[in-house]
Amino acid sequence: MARKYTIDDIAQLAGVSKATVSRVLNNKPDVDPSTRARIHQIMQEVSFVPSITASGLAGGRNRLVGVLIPSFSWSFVGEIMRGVSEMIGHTPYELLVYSINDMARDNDKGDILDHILSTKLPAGLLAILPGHSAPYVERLHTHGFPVVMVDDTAHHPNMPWVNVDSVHGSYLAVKHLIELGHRRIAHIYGPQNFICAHERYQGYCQALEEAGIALDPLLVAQGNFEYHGALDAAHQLLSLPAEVRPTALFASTDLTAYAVIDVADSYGLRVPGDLAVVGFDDIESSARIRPALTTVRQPFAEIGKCGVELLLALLNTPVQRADSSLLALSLPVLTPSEGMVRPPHISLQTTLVVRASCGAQRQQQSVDEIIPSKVL
Amino acid sequence: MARKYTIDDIAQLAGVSKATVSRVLNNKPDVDPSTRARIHQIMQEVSFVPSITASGLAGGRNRLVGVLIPSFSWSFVGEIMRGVSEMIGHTPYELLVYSINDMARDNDKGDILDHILSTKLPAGLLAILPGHSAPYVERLHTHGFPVVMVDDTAHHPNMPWVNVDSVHGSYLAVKHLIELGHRRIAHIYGPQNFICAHERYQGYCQALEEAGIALDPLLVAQGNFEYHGALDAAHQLLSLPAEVRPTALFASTDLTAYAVIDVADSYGLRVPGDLAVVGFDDIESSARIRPALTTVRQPFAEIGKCGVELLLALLNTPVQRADSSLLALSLPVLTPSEGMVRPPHISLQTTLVVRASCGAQRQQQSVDEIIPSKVL
DNA sequence: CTGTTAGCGCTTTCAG
DNA sequence: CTGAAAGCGCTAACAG
Repeated sequence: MARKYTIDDIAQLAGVSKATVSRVLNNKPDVDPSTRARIHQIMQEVSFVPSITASGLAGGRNRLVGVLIPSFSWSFVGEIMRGVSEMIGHTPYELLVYSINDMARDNDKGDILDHILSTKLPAGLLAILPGHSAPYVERLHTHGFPVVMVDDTAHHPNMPWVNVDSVHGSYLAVKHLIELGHRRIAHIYGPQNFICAHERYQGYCQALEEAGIALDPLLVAQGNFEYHGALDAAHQLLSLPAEVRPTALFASTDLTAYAVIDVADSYGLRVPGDLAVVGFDDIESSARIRPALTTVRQPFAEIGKCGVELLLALLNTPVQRADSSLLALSLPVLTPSEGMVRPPHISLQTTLVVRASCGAQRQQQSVDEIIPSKVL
Repeated sequence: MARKYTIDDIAQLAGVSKATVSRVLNNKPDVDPSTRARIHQIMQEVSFVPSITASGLAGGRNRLVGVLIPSFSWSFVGEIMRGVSEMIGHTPYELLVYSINDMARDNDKGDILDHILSTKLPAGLLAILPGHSAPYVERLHTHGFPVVMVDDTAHHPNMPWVNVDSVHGSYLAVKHLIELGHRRIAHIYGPQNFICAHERYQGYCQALEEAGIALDPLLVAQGNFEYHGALDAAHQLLSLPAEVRPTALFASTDLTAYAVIDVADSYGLRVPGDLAVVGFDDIESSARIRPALTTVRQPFAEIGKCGVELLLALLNTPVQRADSSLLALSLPVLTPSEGMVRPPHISLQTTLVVRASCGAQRQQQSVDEIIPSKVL
């Protein structure tokens, strides 16, 4: 409250030059320990808060990190953001949010990225986008702007990213169904422009192949990760003659699984009795619906945290310039340094959460035991 | 891309002083129209992007708006943010997000607000918080920092806010149940620290009173707006002897209603047959659950948009200083001005969305007609 | 290790 | 209506 102190005030109070104050502020090594302590003290006493704006102007880099997100409406975005904001809370950075308009034409993505690049307001960017937008994001990286792709990444070797191992998660889910005795296992695909849609399909194929089950094209249908986009696919699969109808289904998202369960119900098929269903994501409501959904849990908050960690590591390190990228191709993008602990590519593990919808649990489910679920 | 142009570059290209360029940039009136046009032209051609940082430093006010949110995990926050970010997209402002740590002790709110006040990074703040946090927020306002309370407001006459008319929405919901013939209508209350919990209760009481139905304390139980926090309350209400057991229930949120439906199921009570249920919020899944939930829809995105509008109006207007607040008490907080269209207090209407859970619809519901729902 | 000197890019008086 | 000059609060070379 009181008044707003500036670096000059602190310098005066401490009897040093403002350059020195600036040095302790930025943890430069070349400061006498006792001086440093005294300055820290004084800053504490008057509860000095440096101006982000001024340091940004002078230093050419603001203590802001940007996060580019698709629609706030997608619940997983909120989960990732929870991790992001919690992590940011432990740093001196503030959080700037850029969101792609819900009805954005495709090249709005380019526009907003251009905007970010031209304002250079944030020091770096976390981009949560469908994988096929990677080229846009890569432009930033090429221009030397620190950026980390998050969630649905193209595994681009040249750009830092954080994702989950969707292939393995899906593999585990389908393998679980196979172990439950199913042979006719269907899959509802996600939209083609998401890398992870392919990855989930790939995990599905892999599990089938390992079990020596031939892939049946009749059992694969196209969804779009959302509830309504899966209804047609579900109808298509469940209307098959009983002899060829799937006895189990691996959905590319939980929402897709919800649609399957509802459609199954409309066909008089019981889940899991007549159809075992497994989803992917483990969004909040999946533990609550009936039957509770067996699904592959993504560590959304952790994804966000890792993204921030990675980005901040990048910011403490001289950013890889476009000019020297040829060299970087074969080397790690980052040289090891104090701030740099993790490698520039992080792939997180998923876990299979077994609940009622896959039929693995025999016992009756009661309201009070909705939450406990076995985590493999 | 190319290089980054500065005001000086533009000034040089246009053959004027940078002061003039700055004037057109900020839409000051005192500029020769032709000069203004020429400068606009040039800025266009080189796609000049002024530095937010520099103008912030020089002008003392950054073109950033802050939004303070409780947990990203609450889905309604995402909806509000959707409106906020869409609105912000139409302005030259950027969006800064402050989020209260999930496991925040209560006075962290004070801390983060202090932080915002002392950094003065954003030009103004939209505060989405439980109503009982109003005093913290009011401190900002008292210090002359533009702030708008959003969603759960204390109706503080002295501070700008945006909310929905929860009382009336609840009244409509309960009235609808009464019109359906119910007399024993229960209510599950929200947490005491939310103003809107009281408002919803108030609307409930009002509808009962109007119908000449005596309020029965046995039929009111305490929840906390969340699913798990409502299970006990639901048990309490539904375990009543059949003669006194409620035939209908107005839940303070949709999540609360979900819990009621599940508990009813565990008692062998059919919804809506044995128990009509109405929620409040209309979150995304409420149209999808079975039975589809009759509920009071809050215009979340619109709340966000109005909040931004109001805040921006405040920013174009000399902010009410603490010193002159005595005068302001009896007058509108804002003097009318170009940027100021809406009054500083906005209360939005809710709508009752009638679906299956209240028993008003007789027809069988099929998967394909999950979405269509009657909006009163 | 520390002080001095220039600015970062823009806004803002204050004179014209 | 317009230009000149003086910073906003901080960082970043340089010299010492």
